[in-house]
Amino acid sequence: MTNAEIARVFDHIAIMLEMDGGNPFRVRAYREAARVIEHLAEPAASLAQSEGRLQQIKGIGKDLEGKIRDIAATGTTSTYTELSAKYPPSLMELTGIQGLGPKRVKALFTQLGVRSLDDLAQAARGGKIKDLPGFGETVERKVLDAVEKLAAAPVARMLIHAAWPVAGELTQAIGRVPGVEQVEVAGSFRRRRETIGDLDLLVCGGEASAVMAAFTGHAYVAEVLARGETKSSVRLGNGLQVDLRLVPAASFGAAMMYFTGSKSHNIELRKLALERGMTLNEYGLTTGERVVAGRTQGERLVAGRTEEEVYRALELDWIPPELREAHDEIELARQGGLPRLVEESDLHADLHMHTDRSDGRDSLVDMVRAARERGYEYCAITDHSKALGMTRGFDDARVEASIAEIEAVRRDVPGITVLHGLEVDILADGQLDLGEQALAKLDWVIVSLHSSLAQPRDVITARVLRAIEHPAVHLMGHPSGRKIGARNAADLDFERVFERAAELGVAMEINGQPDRMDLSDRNARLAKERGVRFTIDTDSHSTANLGDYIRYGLFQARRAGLTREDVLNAQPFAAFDAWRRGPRRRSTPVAPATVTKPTRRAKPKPDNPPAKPPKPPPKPKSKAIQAKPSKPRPAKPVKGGRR
DNA sequence: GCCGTTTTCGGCCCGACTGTTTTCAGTCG
Repeated sequence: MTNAEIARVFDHIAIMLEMDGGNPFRVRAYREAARVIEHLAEPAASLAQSEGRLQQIKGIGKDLEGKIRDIAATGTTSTYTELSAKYPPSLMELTGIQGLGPKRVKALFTQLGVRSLDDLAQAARGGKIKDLPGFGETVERKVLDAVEKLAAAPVARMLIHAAWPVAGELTQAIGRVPGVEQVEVAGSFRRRRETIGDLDLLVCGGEASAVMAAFTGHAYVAEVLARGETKSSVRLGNGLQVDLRLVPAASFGAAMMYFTGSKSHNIELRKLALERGMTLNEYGLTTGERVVAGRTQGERLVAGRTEEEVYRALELDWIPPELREAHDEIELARQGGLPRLVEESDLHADLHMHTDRSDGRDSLVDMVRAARERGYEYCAITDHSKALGMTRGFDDARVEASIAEIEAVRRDVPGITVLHGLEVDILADGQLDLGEQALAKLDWVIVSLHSSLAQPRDVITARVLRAIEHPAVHLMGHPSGRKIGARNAADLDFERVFERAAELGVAMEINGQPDRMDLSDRNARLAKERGVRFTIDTDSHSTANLGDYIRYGLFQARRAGLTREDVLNAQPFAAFDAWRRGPRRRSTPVAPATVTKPTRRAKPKPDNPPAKPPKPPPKPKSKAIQAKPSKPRPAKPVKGGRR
């Protein structure tokens, strides 16, 4: 049983309890436990084996630990079995429809016998829904609409990479409305999650009607879901839901915090506010007496204009959005111990780049030039090894021939140190896909899993451990092998792999390819705890990837709480090279290139994205969207439902 | 069902929008 599967059972219990009119706080306990389990770095099923271990996790008590153990062992638990007898599991998907929550689904089920999407569509078409108490014609029409849309394109989360240019365009368009002072994207986008369920825009200034008109009338918008004075919601042509809120300047910081989330982070903050006799909501942090009828009197705004102001009033340091997941960031902020997260300007190198010598699009010299233009002090060229036949991967002889090619590019592109590397396949038995002599000639050896990813846990773990034991190995590339929405991570015992990698001095990669973003934030966090060091790479197959993909690697690293010190390619070459060569490795020295400029990385070019999180996204990179604001093409959805 | 400048109970985060109602429940974030 994976964590996601266990979380799903808890989510379903929460929904069924709500249908059953259960205690709302009990419902919430199941929901929160589901979130906690989903975000665990280790399998809950393993933790459940030692009594009391899960109870150390906030949100999981004795009872839920027992239920997790049941689910891990049998796939279910008594509460779930009993509730399922009353409410068929097929009802769960109905609660995913916009406007249908547990209460309405229950009414549909008990009064009309609706059990499935088909039943629902039939009832709506037959005009039966509108007569139910609390429903009406509008609800019926919206339900039918939603069901038909769902049949056409299931609700899904979108890669942050796909949402990036859309966010940029919408931000710009609304920013052009007269009087608008600020437009920011909040939500999971600002927390830089790898996938996002929707976009949350916050706007300050401007005439409400003009802002809402610019928003709901934008060429990307396919459907207006709601339109009010301070809030509107739309669905774009690509299926993405976007919410916009207009907030007063005095509340902008509080609103940014509120809508950036995460939900659990906000709950922690509100509790902190209450402990100090204050109230925190999207309008600000206030003190004062509450009076009847929802109206408050004698309230005094303590803070709200900026996020810094609100955090300070709660006696906390400002917390970078990437960390706002209610792990330990609030405690760290209280103690002044938040990490200084790695930034784009910290990076001195990209250590995973392909060329047209294997499956890349651009030449060796172009790739090196592009790395130099980004201001990098050094880089590694890492084409594939022969096991990946379709990529024209290198065999031993090709590695030998490559030595002269690397020497040539070092002469042709001065000012950047070029490491002669290779991305060597880890064969099914854990052997490396290259001979000893060839390995010894390389400056930089990445080992990666590209095939037989479905091996059982013990087999693939032993395979990876064998591979990283090899003294030539520096780095494990995209360690889990996952492709978001397309392929699961290998069933590795990451804890063992990370512990051994830390002992051996083998680094783990955070790969910035948008559908990999691998290691995940959770695994990177676990790896850091075990003492592993990292690289943040693009795995570029073209010069364009170098500037684009690094963003997503950085997002993941920042969400994991990594600092410059954790990241090898955030070190100047001398420090990096010292790590590269020892102590157990036999790597030969690489002469650094003559550097005519300071060793600190040059400023990113102006068209690069801002490294600091509070800034709005940069101009859209997609030429298609920049050229004409037509409706965006449907982005490839990824699994996971909305959240 | 969890949690506790806590200990076996009492409290648990908050507001906007919608539609159906005529003051509010349900849903959503």
